[in-house]
Amino acid sequence: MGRAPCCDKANVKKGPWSPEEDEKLKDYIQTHGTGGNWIALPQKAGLRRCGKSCRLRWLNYLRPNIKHGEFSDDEDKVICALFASIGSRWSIMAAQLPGRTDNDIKNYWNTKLKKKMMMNNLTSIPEIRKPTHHLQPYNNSSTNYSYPSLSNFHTNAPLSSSPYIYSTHTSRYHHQTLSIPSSPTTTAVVSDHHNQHLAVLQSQDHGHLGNLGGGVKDRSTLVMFGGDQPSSSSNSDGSCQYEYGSIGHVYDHNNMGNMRSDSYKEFGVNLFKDKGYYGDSSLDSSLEEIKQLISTNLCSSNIDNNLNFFVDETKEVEKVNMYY
DNA sequence: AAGTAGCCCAACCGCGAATGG
DNA sequence: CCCATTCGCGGTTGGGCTACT
Repeated sequence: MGRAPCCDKANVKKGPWSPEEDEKLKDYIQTHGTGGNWIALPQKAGLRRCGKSCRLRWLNYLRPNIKHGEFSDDEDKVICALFASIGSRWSIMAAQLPGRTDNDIKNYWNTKLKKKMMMNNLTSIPEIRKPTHHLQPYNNSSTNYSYPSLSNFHTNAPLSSSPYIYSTHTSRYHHQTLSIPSSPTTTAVVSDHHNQHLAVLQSQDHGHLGNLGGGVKDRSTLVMFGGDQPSSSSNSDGSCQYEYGSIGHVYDHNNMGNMRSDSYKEFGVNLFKDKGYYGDSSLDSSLEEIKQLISTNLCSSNIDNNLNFFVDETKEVEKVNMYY
């Protein structure tokens, strides 16, 4: 048995709202308020919509003082700082940005700001640890793709553990073997010889590298490491070595062209997992990294002034009751 | 001009929390 | 305290629009 539906799906309209529906909802709420019951509201307002849908439409679009359009630099900073502090608590962020909705902020973060942060910060990230072994430049003449040489490999693992990264290759695949010291959470930042960020790799524990799989979401994947079941072996010093077998790749975004999903398959990577994606996004898997970057690189500066408000989460924002 | 890929955002979904009987 | 209902949130999806080839 699944969860009971919140409304009669068969008699409820879905999809984009028409101007007429907007008008009805707006009129009704401005006259009667929500009555504290969104489920009953659509019927009263003469709308064939789910209550949740009405609520969303009102909160995200119709209510007064909604601000649409570009986010300002100040808003960017607030969002970044809040993200570093509280993570993806969009509603709390929205409460700190008058006129902005949680949905807006979430969309903005996911489509623009996250990438912006990655680009701005990862190219200038101070070395957490000294770069270690360099990857060999690699050009695979058997394919049309060339691979970048990786010149930086940062990790938060203990320096004394001497992490290293090296590459080998076969006629077709670019193998990556990482040796990551035993550590509860290890983060590795890999960048190419232009200091362009390629991936942030994280291991939750030295036995599992689930977060290492995947590439950048959309279809311009930069880096693809790992398969479903990377092999690993523990070393006597407690470090752990992972080998991504035959399905570890580094793609050069600039040289690979528009490589679509078919091409990925050809490379033997199981990209279409349960959700139809190419596994985890390297951006997605690095949210903690972004948070760390933001807090170390930004929070010490001018945005601190803007942030007296969010620290006490228990006060969680006077919930905007001004909108009925 | 047509087809394809990427971006963006409104809307949906499902879960946990809150509330009330 | 329990259970049913509703709310609110965060993650995800789908489709329209634009840019590119």
